[in-house]
Parts: sequence; structure tokens; C-alpha cells
Amino acid sequence: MTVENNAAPTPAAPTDFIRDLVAQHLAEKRYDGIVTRFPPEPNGYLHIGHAKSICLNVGIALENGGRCNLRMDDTNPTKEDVEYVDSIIADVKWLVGGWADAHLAFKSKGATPEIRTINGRTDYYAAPAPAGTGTAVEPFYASDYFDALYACAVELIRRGKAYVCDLSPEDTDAYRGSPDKPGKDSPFRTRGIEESLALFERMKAGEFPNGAHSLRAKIDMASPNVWLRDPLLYRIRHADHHHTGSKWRIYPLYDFAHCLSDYFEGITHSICTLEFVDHRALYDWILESLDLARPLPHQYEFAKLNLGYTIVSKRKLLQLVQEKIVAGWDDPRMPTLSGLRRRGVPAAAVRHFAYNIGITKFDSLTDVAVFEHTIRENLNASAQRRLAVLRPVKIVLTNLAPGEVLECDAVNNPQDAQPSTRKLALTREVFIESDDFAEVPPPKYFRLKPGGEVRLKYACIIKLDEIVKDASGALIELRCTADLTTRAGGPNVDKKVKGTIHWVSASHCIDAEVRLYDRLFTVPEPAAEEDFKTCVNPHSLEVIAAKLETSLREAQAGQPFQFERLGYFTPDAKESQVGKPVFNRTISLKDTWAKPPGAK
RNA sequence: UGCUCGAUGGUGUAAUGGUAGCACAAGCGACUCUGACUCGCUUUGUCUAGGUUCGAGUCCUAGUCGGGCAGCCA
Repeated sequence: MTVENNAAPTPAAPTDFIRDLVAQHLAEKRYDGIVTRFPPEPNGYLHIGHAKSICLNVGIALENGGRCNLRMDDTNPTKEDVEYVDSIIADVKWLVGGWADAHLAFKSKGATPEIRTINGRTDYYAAPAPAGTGTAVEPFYASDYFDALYACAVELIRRGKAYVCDLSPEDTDAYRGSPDKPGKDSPFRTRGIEESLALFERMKAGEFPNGAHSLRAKIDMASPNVWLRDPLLYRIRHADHHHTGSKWRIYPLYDFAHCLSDYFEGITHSICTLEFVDHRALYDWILESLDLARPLPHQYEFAKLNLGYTIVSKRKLLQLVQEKIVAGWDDPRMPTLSGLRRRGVPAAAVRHFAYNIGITKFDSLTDVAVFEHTIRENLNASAQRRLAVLRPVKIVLTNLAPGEVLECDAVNNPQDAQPSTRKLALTREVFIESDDFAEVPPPKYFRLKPGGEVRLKYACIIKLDEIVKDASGALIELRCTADLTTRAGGPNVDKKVKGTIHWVSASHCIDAEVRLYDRLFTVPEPAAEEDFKTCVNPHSLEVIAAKLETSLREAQAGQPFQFERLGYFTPDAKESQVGKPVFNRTISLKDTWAKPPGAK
């Protein structure tokens, strides 16, 4: 069980053109209630771009007292897998948990659409699981509609609006023409209804090899919209399906399955990304061709997320996984929800980000700094502070006796209304960060330098007396004097020095592995490269052996900490154990000083 | 050069015919036992040209530039 952080509320609902439309439709009483859906294909893990869509769809449901169905858009058995189904469920629950759980809808496990008769017409309805009854639930599956979809396809054929075509895939392609040139009618376009019906049934029975026939909508081969040039509705695929097993030998295509799935579920607003704009005419055509009994859903499109220094494409992320450029879909460097979670990014921060970036139809590139800001903002409020030294340099406080232990009170989180404290042990030997010492300090260096003073946070001010090196000139230790009058309760506790640094006692600390993550790509727009893999950041992961204050030994997986002056760190959910923690750096603290001129 | 969608500071977004605002970023300063946080200040914007209007980022026309579309993927 990992510690979840959903403390920060998601900010007030934004407004955007889609929410405006929803409000308008509600005012017009176009629908009884608002139903959206999030329809991932289980062919990869969900990423930060999906989070934008989830927050939009679930957010609209939440704001309007409606629901958002989680639906597997699983019409292509050759690319899909239960591993992905499981990860999608876990990631969506994580993202929505503590925020809008009541509006994320599942169906009863094993349920298939109810078949009803409305005004003499056969109708299919896929109901959500009743709330609070404790029945087992699962996501909606487009594949649960295969029977209903088949019936709709038969109905289309009967109405003369679809036909079985025998053209090969290559010929189908050639007949389609190109955007600026009309296509050509298939010779099978005029085939009789009965013949198409019989052929379609034999396709279903598995009598033909892949590609031998297809079911096509009869629309207009000369349409300027290529998606209206008799698009395929069904293809033959002799493949088993992760959810329906070996039952089907034909599978519907996206355009046919999606609009009808929306209809079966009573979706009102079917929100998708811009690349589907051209498909909207087909979406409407299919639904309008069937004389359906209930109000029809409508499709609205928004621009998907593009994030700086990030790849937001399941296909490309899959390549990183398959080629082992990363350790898996949940590698903390991945922009997947699993990766972000493992990295220590709170779900609330992802949600906040999704709300901050807005919803438009402009294809933009969001600065990754916006995301980093929401992560820091969330963690600053929620993360307990601890002291840790990543790259230790030994200090000997010469005026402390060996074995002497001075207790110090350290604040756990200064952002808390009533900050609590914990005890830290100050001993003769301590470690400080190597960055916090400079033998030849640059200008305005506030940290430890020869003859200089610095405060050990929560302890006292120390003065550097002597730098000890070995014969080769390598640093052995720094010998300092501790001014114990500057400790809490001491007469000079208020003495000011420019620098305060973090430290850990050499005898009261633990050794732990810490993984320092940096951005996975070296360029702002890796997707725009000829080959995005050529700009993978070779320094995106550095594993170090750090010295941590002893209380960190008990850190729970998923629990966020701020290592003071360094950044936010979270025990790795897979490899960290209580007693032997392994920390992932979620994100560094903002550093407005260390940046050398001209550096990144 | 078919169809389609779009264009507001460096980035992202708001303003629904009436004072161009917010966030991030950047810069300066204050505060500080985290060079963090917080606070204050500052820089920078309506693609172009016409038109409608008392008034246009918003409406109209034309242009420019950019995105998407020709999988038996979704």
C-alpha cells in the first residue's frame, strides 16, 4: 500500500469552449443529464496527455452532476492486451481518486447491453453499475457491444447503406483516390442487399481469409472528405481478442464502433482530439442512418497536449520500452501516469496542471515549466522536510568530543499552520554537500569557504579552520569550530550569517540509494526530430549513494519528502523497503542562484 | 494546389461588440536558520489589409502563416 497524496484540492473549474457548449445544451434541455466518456485503447499505458482528457471529461461530469464512463476502445485485437487494461484502470483511479470518484462510471462486471424496445425500435443500452451497491464492477468495453454492433451493421445493409466489398486492401486504397482527387466506386457497391447480408454472415462465421472481404458504408466516393468515401466498417481478422476470446472473426473499425458505443452508453458529449475532426461527418452519418430511438451523442474536438522536452505518443513511448531505452512503462522518467506516480508526482498536481493549461483548438506546445511549477506547488505544501546529503564532504567539528551528541529540533514542514518538529543529532563528524564548500569561492558565494562561517541548519554556526587533503591533493575532511552559543536557546542564536546549509551526522545517518532523474530528452520538441531517439538525454538518470538523516529509514513508498535545499524525493514504489529506502528525485527545488551563465 | 481547423506577450490561456487580464517564464527588490517558499515591482501581446460600428482581439471580406486528413490503427 503506498501513501497517496491527494491533499491539495483541484482548483475551481475552468471555463472553455466545450464547457460553454455543455452549459448551453443544458440550458436548452437537450439532454436529461451530461454523460461523457474516456475511451482509451488498451494498447499502451496512459500518459500526461491522457490526463488532460480525463480531467476534461471527468471534470465536466463532476461539474454537472453527470458521469464519465471509462471505456476500453478495444476493437483491434492484434494490438491490445489485458496488461494495458489493468494499467489503465489503475492509472485512471489514481488520477481521479479523492477528487471525482463518484462521477467516474464503471459497469457491473460481465454486463452486456440491455436489449429494449422503444417505440417499436430495438435499442441497446449499456448502463453504469448502480452506485454504492457493492457489486463488482469493470470498465465499459466496446467489445461488449460486438453483438449489438453486428446487428446495427446488418440493419445498415438492409437499408442499402452498407455493402460487402471484395476489393483487396491495395485496391480499396487505390479506389479511394486522394484528398484532391475523387475516388472511384467499387464494382461491388451495387451488390444486392441479400447477397451482402449472406456474405457478411459468412464473414462473421470465419469462412474467408483476412482481407478477402470488408463491410463498407455506402456514402460518396467523390466526397472531398476522404472519410466519407465508403469507409470500411468491418474487417476480417482471424485473431483472438483479450476480452471476447475466439468468438469473433470480424471486428468493427473505430468509426463504426465508436459512435455507436457512445450511443449505447447514453453519452451526450463525445470529446476527442483534433485529428478526428474529419471523422465527425462519418460519426453523424452512421448514427443518423440507423433511425435510433434515443437522443444522439455529438462529437466535439480539442487540441491534445504537447509538452516541452516530452514525448506524448503511445506509439513512441512503446518504442522506448521495447528498445529498453527506459526500464518500462512505469520508469520514473516516462511521462506515463504510472511513471509520474512512481516518480512521486501527486495526482493532485497532475489534475491541477490539466486545469491550468486550458482547453482550446490551438495546437500548442506547453512549457514543461508549467507542469514543474504545479508539482513543486503541491509538494511544497505537503512534503515533510528532511536533511539528506547527496554528495558528502566530511566535516570534523574539532570542539566536539568524539561520541558527544547534541540534540537539535528540526521543523517538519514550515508550511504547516502548527509545524511539528523532530530531533536531529549533531556530532563531531558530519557530512555536508560538496556543492556547499568551495576552496576558491565564486563571487557572492554564501556557503562554506576558507575562514568563512556558515550555519548548519537547525544546529549552529560553524567556522572553517583547516582543509585537510591527502598526498594527491584529494579532499579528506574540513576541520571546523562549532559556535555552540548560536544553538537554539543559546545567547547568540539570532546571529546572522549569509549561508545556511544542510547536513547529516556521520554517526547518525543511513546510507541509501538515491536516483536523480532529469528530463528524458535534450530538445524542447523531440517529436519534431527526424528520429526522436537520437535526442534521448544520456544523463536522465544518475544513481548515487547518499547519506540520509536516520528518520528516513522508515519512509513509506509513495510518501513525498523535501530534502531541504535539494528537492522533492519519494521512496520508489517498486524497490524501496521500509528499513532500506530507495529514493527517486521527483523534482529539484527551484535554484535561482547556481545557474552558471549560459547553462541550460 | 481538395477538405478542414486554427492564429492574443517568450510560453500557455482569458476577455462572448465596451478599460487586453491571469498563470508560467524572465528581470529587479524585500524577507529568509531552505539562494526554497512568500511578498512587491518591471519587461513583453491581439498575424496582415480592408470593411461594418459611436466603439472590433471579438463581426464581415480578402490575404498570410500554421496544424490535421488519403490504415482493413485508434
